[in-house]
Parts: sequence; C-alpha cells; structure tokens
Amino acid sequence: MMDVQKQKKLEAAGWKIGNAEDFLELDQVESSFIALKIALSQHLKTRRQSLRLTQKEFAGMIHSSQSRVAKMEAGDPGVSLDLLVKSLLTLKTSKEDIEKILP
Amino acid sequence: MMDVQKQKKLEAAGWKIGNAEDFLELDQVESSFIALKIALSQHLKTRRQSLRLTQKEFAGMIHSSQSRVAKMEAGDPGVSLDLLVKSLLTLKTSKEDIEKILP
DNA sequence: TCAATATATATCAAATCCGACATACTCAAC
DNA sequence: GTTGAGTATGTCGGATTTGATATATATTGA
Repeated sequence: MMDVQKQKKLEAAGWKIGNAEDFLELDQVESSFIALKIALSQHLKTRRQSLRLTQKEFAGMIHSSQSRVAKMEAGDPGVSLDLLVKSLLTLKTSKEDIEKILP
Repeated sequence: MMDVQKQKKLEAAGWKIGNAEDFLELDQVESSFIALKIALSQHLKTRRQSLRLTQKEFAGMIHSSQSRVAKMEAGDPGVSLDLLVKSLLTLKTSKEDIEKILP
C-alpha cells in the first residue's frame, strides 16, 4: 500500500504526502463546507423574499416550521445541507443559479 | 395573505396555485434530490478509483469507515448529502467538476 | 403609539445519520 | 481451489438533525 504511483496521484490532487497534518486538510474541508452552506442559505433567503413568501408560508411548502426556516437562513450550523438543497429545489432554483451560487 | 401579486410570483417560479396537490411537487423535489445524490456518489467512486485509493484508505482520510464509504458509493439512502459533499471536497473536486456532475 | 405581522432564539422528544464492527461476497494471483 | 485484498451488507448504540412549540424581538402600517 501507498506505492509511488499512488503518492503521485494524490499529490496531483493537491495532497502533500507524509508531511502535512491531515487535521489541517480537515479544517480546509470544513471551512469550505461552511462557506458553501452560508452561500446557499443566503441565496435561499433572497429567493424566498423575491417570491414574497413569509418564512411561515415557505415552511408549509417544505413541510417544516417557521423556526427551522429562520435557522436555515441564519446559517445555523445545526441545519443540514440536505434540508438546504431540498429547500432550494422546492423554490425551483435552476442548475444555472446553483452554479452561480457556488463559492 | 396569498394576494394576486404573490400568486404571479409563484406561478413564474413554476408553481400552480390552488390546483396542484403539493405532494406531487414534493415527489418532484424528492426525485430530483435523489438523482443529485446518485450523481455525486457515482462521481465520488470514479474519483476515488482514479486516485487508486481503496475504500478503507479513503475512509481514513475522511475519518469514517470502509462500510460507510461503500454505502456512499452505492447511493444508500441513509447517507446524507453533507457526507457526500465533504467527501468530494476532501478529494478536492473542483467547482467546475461539480458543475459538470449536476444532473 | 400601538397592534398586527414577521422573524429570531431556545428547548425538546422523535427521527435520522453516524462510525464501528462483524461478516459475506467478489475476484485476481498463485 | 486457496488465499488475501477489496468491496458489500446488516446491525447497533450514540450523536446529530428534525419538526414542533413557546416565547422574545424586530418590522410594518395605521
């Protein structure tokens, strides 16, 4: 395991083999992930408002509650990406829109 | 609530007001969501293989287990979008790649 | 100012997702 | 056909996320 060819593949993908602590990479993944969720939540709020829906009305559309919608839009860490994406799909956010959102 | 202006906004977004059962829309969201997860899981498998990583090795990189990686790649419904996206970020999947993946 | 409406925040039990483990299946290499 | 590495599948207790509820804090319009 971990032969030279594999090392080269991973290095090509941006990994430093053997000399970088992986928790640093984890932090990188974690912060990218948080940035993604924030971007999606901001777009969600903007889109809901442009449709002139209240949080309560939108909550009904996704069979959730007003408080959870508020948490979504606030970027609350206790909200899953699943719920955010399902919400955007419910508001028929287009693939093109999503591509513009990605940080 | 539900004034004419709001109806027009929702209709512009693809919603039929008052005559479509919302569970039909939910099914649409749900199936789109599943399609998205499947697409991501397939890409994850392809990318891991191209890096010549075993499921066990990759599991170590994301501090998870071989069985969970197998479930991710199999499109198991009990795997969250969060875990899938974090996995792709760990493998440094680019924004451009993600845009190509989106169904 | 003052209601009414909208949004934010806190809490909770139930549902879902997690890593871990055990074990079974697949398939090369020998 | 045996062995061993890689992958798939099932289960489980613990952790996280859920919708719901209550309540506090804006925000809006008369």
